[in-house]
Amino acid sequence: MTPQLWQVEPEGGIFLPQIGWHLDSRFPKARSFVSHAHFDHMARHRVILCSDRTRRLMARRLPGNSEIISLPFGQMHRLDDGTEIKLHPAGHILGSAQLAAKNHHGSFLYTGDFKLRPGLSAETCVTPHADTLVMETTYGVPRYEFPPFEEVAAGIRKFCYETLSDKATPVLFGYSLGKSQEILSALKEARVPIMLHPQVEKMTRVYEECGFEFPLYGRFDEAYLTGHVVICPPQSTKSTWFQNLRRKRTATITGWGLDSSTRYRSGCDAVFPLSDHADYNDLLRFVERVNPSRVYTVHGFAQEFSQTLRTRGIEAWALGKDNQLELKLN
DNA sequence: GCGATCAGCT
DNA sequence: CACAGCTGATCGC
Repeated sequence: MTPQLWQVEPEGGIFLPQIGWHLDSRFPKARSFVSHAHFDHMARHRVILCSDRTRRLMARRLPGNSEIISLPFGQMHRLDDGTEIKLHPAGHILGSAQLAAKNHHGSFLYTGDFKLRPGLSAETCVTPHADTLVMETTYGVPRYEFPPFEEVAAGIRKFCYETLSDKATPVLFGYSLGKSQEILSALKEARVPIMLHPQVEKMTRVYEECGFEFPLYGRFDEAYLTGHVVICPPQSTKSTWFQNLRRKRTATITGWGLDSSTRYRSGCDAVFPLSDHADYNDLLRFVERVNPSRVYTVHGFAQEFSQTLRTRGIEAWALGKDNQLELKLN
């Protein structure tokens, strides 16, 4: 008799019925793995499994009284049912983890959000073998092929230099956790004065506590933004300090920047395609390295990418398509 | 006057 | 398309 592979069910995220754990559930559950500290992957579960660094970030963003099992990367841990698990770096943001598990159903890997290319502000992604793979496929169609980081970083620096020399203030939009620190890293040798939005600074401090180094930046002061490169969340366009700021030039930093519509949609003067997700080729490369016998895809172009895998002879299923229904029922 | 919580809005 | 979560209002202290 062939042993049954891992079962994977969509349910407010992902559910593994054979071991009773959720993965990145957005709603509070009895037990859930939290792959990283972005808000749409966290909730106040009774028991949380996460990396040490995600624990630190969570403590700053969503304090609660969950029981937390936090592990350093690579350390083996045995769940109550005997399943052996390990967390591996996913390369998405600080602390982002993949969950590798092994029991009588074979080996299992959940990527969480991941990026194969080494970044300047995240651990480097690894690709362990697994029989059953659940992977994130945000950019799972061929048109998403990101340019080299250095090329994009140089573009951001040029934008800042030109704006400053025109006596205007460059405002760079990126999420407070992850993207902002990657932008900061891109400015490492730019030698420009920088101010971080309070939310961005709060997250950056955790990176520094973990040993990451960034260029100098000043404390955010609405009265003294002029002459600084300002790094802030996209929603800042609604805030009064932004509306009061004269002579500014704005740029949004996002992987969706590869779409020509993004510049118009964002209302910014410039768009730079910097992402903390894998692009299409890296998604394919990842599957090749993990060499799974069955794949479940979640997020973004999940159906398109699972179709791509099937044409290459790999059993693949799109999982995330019931999420909208799930949200409506709640 | 402050943090916590929530609706609103991308 | 959608990567994720900020702003501002109000409530409780």
